[in-house]
Amino acid sequence: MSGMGKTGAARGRPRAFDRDAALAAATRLFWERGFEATSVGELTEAMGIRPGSLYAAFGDKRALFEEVVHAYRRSPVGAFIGRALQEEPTAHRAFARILREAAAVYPDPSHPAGCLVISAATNVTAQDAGVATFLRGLREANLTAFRDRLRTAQREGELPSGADPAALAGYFAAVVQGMSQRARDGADAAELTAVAELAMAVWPAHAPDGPAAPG
Amino acid sequence: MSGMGKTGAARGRPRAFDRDAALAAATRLFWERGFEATSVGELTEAMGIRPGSLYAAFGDKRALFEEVVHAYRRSPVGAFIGRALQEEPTAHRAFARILREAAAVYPDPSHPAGCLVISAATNVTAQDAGVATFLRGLREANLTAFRDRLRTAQREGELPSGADPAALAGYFAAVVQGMSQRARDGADAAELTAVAELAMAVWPAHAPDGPAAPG
DNA sequence: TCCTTTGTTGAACGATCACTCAAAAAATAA
DNA sequence: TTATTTTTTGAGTGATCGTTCAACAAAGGA
Repeated sequence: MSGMGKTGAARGRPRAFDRDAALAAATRLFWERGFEATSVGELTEAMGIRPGSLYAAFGDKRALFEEVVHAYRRSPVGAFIGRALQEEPTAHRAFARILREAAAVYPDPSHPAGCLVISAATNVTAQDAGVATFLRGLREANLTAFRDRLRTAQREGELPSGADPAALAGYFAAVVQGMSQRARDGADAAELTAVAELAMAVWPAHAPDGPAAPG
Repeated sequence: MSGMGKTGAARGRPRAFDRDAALAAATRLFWERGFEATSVGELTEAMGIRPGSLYAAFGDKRALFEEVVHAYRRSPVGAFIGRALQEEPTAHRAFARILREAAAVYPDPSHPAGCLVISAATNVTAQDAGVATFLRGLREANLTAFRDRLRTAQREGELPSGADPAALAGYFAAVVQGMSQRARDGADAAELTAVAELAMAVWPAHAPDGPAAPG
């Protein structure tokens, strides 16, 4: 083991910029404008580096974007849905929390409005269709997670047997995506919170013991 | 009045292409990809004309897009919301019809999925921010129309006094925009119809005469 | 010290972008 | 026929796109 150096020993010239800070700057730009509407010229300026450094550190524009997305999904804004599904004991609490947190986080002025996964690749050239497909896959995974959670809730008796978990999943997915869009259009937390509270009103109630009284 | 010719008499060389058909081809492209992701090269190819003809007939890319949007708003797909608000006697019927028609029309395979006004300018360069603002204004007008209709309904007693017309308007706007997004992601009419039916469940009921019985 | 490795720099690459223009063509008016 | 008006054509405008590369710089290893 003669050549075993220190673990942290860098071999060549050290990087002159903070990789995480550069990634954060790129995230902000992609989040605000989307993949194709963000040029590498704007990226290098915002990241404070020259094109060569960007390509050496991140590969190319597409690889940088995918790394941005993966980092975003581990961030509070990008992970709150999965966290709510995992942490809340009931489906009702999970979806109520998802909608309320979306209402608070999507219009938060400390970062670009809305959800990056929902809005960063909606208008895309034919040659960059892969980027749109990539994000669509993530949205599809969210929809599946919604449906799975609701099916579990139905199996466990939280949801009445008459409820339709797949339909509810599609509904909540549409509401969340709509809230992201509304946030990008300038809707504030108060308005989106009202939307969230209204949206939860569709939650299916268990049928009462006796037949419903006619109006 | 010696020089008064026939009304329909064309003075110079007649246009060699069908202007409406060319506009329809441009609509389809802008609808599918959005404003910036559609190049004038793709436009001229789809329209079957050369760049000079496009610029002579429509001005420039931006003017062509705005003409596309105005034509779209007069088409069945672009006008169903306004039509429902005008034609239905009650707000409840109007919004139920809006959601059901959105569920049918957004995924209709005879044209690109979703709503052009909602999705054609979400990712946009700084220099084309005006296009995004233009469409955002149309969406804002829709939201205002929703709110006005719901306020009227409340004034006329259709909506209970405890209801919040502005919140409901934001809710329906978010649901419609979410349904458009879901259609672009491949959701079919059946799934979106289920979303529409669920979404109408938030409609406020008048309070019963006596106090509500606790669960 | 010299070698190897990695990063930075600034100037470029070809491709595509939206757009223009002079010349030719096709119609009416005189 | 000749003149006028409008459209079409095909080549070409400068700008910007994402990307590359040779030269130089800064670190560790021998």
